[in-house]
Amino acid sequence: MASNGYLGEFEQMVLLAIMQGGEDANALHVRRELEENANRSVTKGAFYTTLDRLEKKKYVTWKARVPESGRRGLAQRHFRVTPQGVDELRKSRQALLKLWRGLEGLLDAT
Amino acid sequence: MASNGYLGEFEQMVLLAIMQGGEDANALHVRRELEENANRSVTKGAFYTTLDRLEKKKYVTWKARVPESGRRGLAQRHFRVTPQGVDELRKSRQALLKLWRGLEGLLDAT
DNA sequence: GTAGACGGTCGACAATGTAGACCGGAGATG
DNA sequence: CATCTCCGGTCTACATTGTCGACCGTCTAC
Repeated sequence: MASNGYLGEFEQMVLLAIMQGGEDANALHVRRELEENANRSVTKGAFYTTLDRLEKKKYVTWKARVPESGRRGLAQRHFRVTPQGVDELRKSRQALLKLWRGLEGLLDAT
Repeated sequence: MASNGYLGEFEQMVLLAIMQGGEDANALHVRRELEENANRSVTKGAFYTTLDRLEKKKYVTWKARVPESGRRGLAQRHFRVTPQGVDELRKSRQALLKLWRGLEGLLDAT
């Protein structure tokens, strides 16, 4: 069971990409964010599967929004990270910052 | 296939913990490092399984070392992260640093 | 209309995360 | 010495994550 709640590597990136998008975090934004920052191609399958699992864990919520212009009648999911999600993100970040301590020289970009 | 080479969440932490230990990265060091920095209990099974997989991917190597004092005759594995391993670590780090950009306020420790 | 894009859903399978049972050697103790 | 216990390590098995590709429907551009 995911009793511990640790975020997987990809889950973490998805959550962060959503936050980067702010209120308008729709699929396009998020996927673009991931591809640009993580150099990572994201297929729809991988993307939505992960989102659904994050939703089940209460780390993200979403609401359907019907765009006024274009695509009328076709709802889109707009995502948002829950406070619990942010909390997990914070924990992961703290752990990594600690583990990186002292290794910056080796780990900085070339 | 792990053709992409992304590091899993735990794999990453293990690699970092080894680097933190320097030359003397033995099981005890590494596990202690993980438990302290990541608030995470690490069972032997989880630990060694991960190490073996990292070895298969050429991200770590190890040599047996026979301690002079105590436990004579009982070799211990001493781990070291390979350049390729360091490289992967660097990539993950770069990605996270980018994705965290602008969110520090929300993600800093409470 | 009709071919792309694009948002989204599903089902399946590979890789990673995690536990627990086991084995053997070393040090302590009676 | 008998044996108890701690510890590094190995192995098997199973839960959770990561990743794809096939499908569907709705637009937009030809």
